[in-house]
Amino acid sequence: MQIDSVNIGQTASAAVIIYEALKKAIIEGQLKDGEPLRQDEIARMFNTSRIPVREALTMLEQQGLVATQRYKGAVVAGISPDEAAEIWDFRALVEGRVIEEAVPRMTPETLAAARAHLAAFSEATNPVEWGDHNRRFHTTLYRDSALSYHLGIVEKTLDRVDRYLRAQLSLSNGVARADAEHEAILAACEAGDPARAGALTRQHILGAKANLLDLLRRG
Amino acid sequence: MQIDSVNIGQTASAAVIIYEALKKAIIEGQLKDGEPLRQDEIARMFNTSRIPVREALTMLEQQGLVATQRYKGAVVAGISPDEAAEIWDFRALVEGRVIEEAVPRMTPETLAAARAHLAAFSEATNPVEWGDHNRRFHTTLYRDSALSYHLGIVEKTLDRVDRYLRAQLSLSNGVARADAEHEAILAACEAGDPARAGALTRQHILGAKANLLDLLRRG
DNA sequence: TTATCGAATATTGGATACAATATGCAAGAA
DNA sequence: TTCTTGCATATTGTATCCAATATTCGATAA
Repeated sequence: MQIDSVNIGQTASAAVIIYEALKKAIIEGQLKDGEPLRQDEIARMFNTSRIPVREALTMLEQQGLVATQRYKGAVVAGISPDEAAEIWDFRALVEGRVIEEAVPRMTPETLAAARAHLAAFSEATNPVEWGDHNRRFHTTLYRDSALSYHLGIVEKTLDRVDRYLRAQLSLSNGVARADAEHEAILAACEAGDPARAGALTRQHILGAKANLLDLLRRG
Repeated sequence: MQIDSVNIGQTASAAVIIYEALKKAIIEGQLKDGEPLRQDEIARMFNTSRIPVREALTMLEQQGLVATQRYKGAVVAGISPDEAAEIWDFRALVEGRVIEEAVPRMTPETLAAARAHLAAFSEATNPVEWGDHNRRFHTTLYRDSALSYHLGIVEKTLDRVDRYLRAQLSLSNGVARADAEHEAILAACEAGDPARAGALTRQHILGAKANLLDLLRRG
């Protein structure tokens, strides 16, 4: 048959739609740390019953994006400076390794896509855009590693700290510095030097960690 | 007040009880790969409605232990040889790093506990016991790293591959070899040598990977 | 006043009922 | 026969309703 078909079995259920919307709102910081998520209120917003809302909250809890107490409900889960520090260390470890695997397999299309995100990043003017292009730049470079388990963990980890990443970028000269470091990482990828790409990625993440901790501890 | 209190707010909901029971059954291999998990059947087994069963299945899906298709239901999620290989690489990366952080902080109590698991491991006589003591031996050694995010990821990863780990141990001389390697790792910890403990842990995991891949590829 | 108790309200957890979809099977057409 | 089609059944997704618990707020007593 010659029909553009969509696999209806994989269309989203109400629970998944709600999950993705809430996740986006949390990640983008529209819902603040500690803010309660009332089932009834969310159900009304999406014009459903509370059942799919509860499933969505269950998913978010598994991802560590909300914290739930029995009979008390769910709140947006924040992150302590210690946790943040540890997560940045974890990122350096895993993302450094992933990019090392990716560089030897990297296609010209991937490099072009990364360069486009890099350009968009430096032209962006607000935190959400910075965060978005920053993240896409990095994950694009990881893609060709074809390490699906690693990539899944990286995405979940980034979801968890996206808000704080954006805050760090918004610091004075956060964007300028990231921009320069991105350029160096991309150059290493283009040069086909996995070790250098890995080392620069680790440095980039650990530098951001120091920057962020400064921010978190002061305010 | 001087009363032994339990925080009732943290007692398990029906969904959590069902989740843990199903997780245990999947991890221990009582539920085979691809086996369908019928909501109705599970609900009858636990004498509840399907609502908490669905929450439990949602949690398991987030952990990657079951795969769900809309209107078709959930099945126990297996793992391909490629995925297994990648997950063992991931384990080597993360667990190697974690033990390096743990060794300088390791207490005598931890070392004693690890040694007890090691003894129990070599005396065990069936796959479930091997798997159990093996896992506890390793996670005990990781504990003092106090890297809670890393540890959470490690536990989830181990949950995901526990079945295959056990299969690998059950291979001819799998236990004997693991036993010798565990002894060496523990010795490095007792000697307070993080780099050696890390290197041995990585070797241990990557050796098991080769062993397992052989098993998976042959059938 | 201030602390404590209790009822009223709000909110979550779970059961039941209904709707949407998948699956299996029988009947008919090629 | 073998393939298709439509119906009956099975299963999942969601709505509605009830139960269990938390929270708020006013009344009362010290």
